[in-house]
Amino acid sequence: MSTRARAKPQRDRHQEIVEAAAQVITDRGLAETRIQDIADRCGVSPGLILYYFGSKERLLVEALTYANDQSYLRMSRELRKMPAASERMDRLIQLSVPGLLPEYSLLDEWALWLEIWVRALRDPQMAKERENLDRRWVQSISEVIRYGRQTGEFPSDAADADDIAMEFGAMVDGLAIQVLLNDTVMTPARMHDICLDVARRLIGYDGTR
Amino acid sequence: MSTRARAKPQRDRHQEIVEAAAQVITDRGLAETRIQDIADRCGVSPGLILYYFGSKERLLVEALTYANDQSYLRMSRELRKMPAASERMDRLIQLSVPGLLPEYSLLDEWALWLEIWVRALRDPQMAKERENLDRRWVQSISEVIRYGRQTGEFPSDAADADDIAMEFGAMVDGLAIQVLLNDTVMTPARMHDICLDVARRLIGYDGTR
DNA sequence: CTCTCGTTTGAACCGCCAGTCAACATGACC
DNA sequence: GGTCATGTTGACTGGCGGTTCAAACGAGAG
Repeated sequence: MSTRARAKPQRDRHQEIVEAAAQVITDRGLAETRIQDIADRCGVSPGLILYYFGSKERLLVEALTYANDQSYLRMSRELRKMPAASERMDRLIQLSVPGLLPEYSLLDEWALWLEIWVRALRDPQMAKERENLDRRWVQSISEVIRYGRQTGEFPSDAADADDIAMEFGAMVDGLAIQVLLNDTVMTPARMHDICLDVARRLIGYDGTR
Repeated sequence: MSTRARAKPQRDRHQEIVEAAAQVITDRGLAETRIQDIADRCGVSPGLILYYFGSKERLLVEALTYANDQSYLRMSRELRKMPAASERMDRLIQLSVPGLLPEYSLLDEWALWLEIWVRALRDPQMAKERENLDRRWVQSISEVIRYGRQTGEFPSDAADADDIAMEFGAMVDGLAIQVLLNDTVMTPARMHDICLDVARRLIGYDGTR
């Protein structure tokens, strides 16, 4: 009974609140997010939010990184199941295009990236966190490349996998912004084509999805 | 004396205020920008701001597009003076890298892009404006490419100039974000190298700056 | 000089919202 | 049942900041 401690919470309030916060931020934007909204979303009083997080700031930062974590882990798990590197690459590209797959709300995830970036502009802690989060995504790309080279699916004569991943990741970011913001020229389909094309050129595989 | 009208303003208040607003947004971020700050910046009372713009919203939107206009026009004028297409391309790339040239505060300009993007997420008017602004920049790139092909500096066998410009522009956006946010790996110098490298590959010129 | 009209001010208004707090609820443990 | 710790509430407040407004200002016209 020493380690009995507090084993009460059938419901993890902390997580509930973070999730609710992420949803509200997605809906209304970071700037328009009020504590009251978050409280409403998980059927709780505003006071409780502060009880758990002390300040709005702390909650928002945690919510942003939490949401990104979730997306990353989901993709990571999914990719690991796929046997072929080209399959992984195809899927990774699909998942990078906002609005391409209707079943996922990728728009939301990209919108949160934007919020993270703006906040990182003036919040050093967020800037550091942003870099960590970004590094992970880029690493996913380079891992797929290396995996494909190991299995012989991709040619090994091309440039360093990390360099390719960084360049490819940057292009994905830039394209995703336009798609996300409803650019009339840069549609999801077009972004998808460009990504496949560039991937082919950089990595030398025959993505065909 | 009919058209005499109001020829009073030695100082164009409207423009003064817009410029002050752009500076404040750059300094403090869109979310933290108060009317009082803008009023202070141009030594005027808060009431006058509302007298000219009716609401904070209208001023902020105008300030964002105004600042972008200025940067674009400055670059546009500068490029037009250069005789060689490769020179233009080199300069265009230099001007795209946040913090590469100390004399320009390119960091500021990129920071304003971020603010524009976030606002465009939920403000259709801003989304439309964003697209116009972006289109201009991409067009600058494709114009340089076409110019180089005309003068024979660049090979003409490569892909469509507009497609290349769009792809290149997207990559610049993605890279610039990382540089702007003080990424430890993606430094200005590195971004510059990557840009030159990709431009060489896509356009087929020998940028050497 | 005076009238007028566009400009400018500064105070006042007002709604909003993060954060505080005292009270209440719940359940574990004795 | 009683006690204590942890959760939870909802009313309150304090300040902030956008907006309004009546008054003042000042330059040009008559």
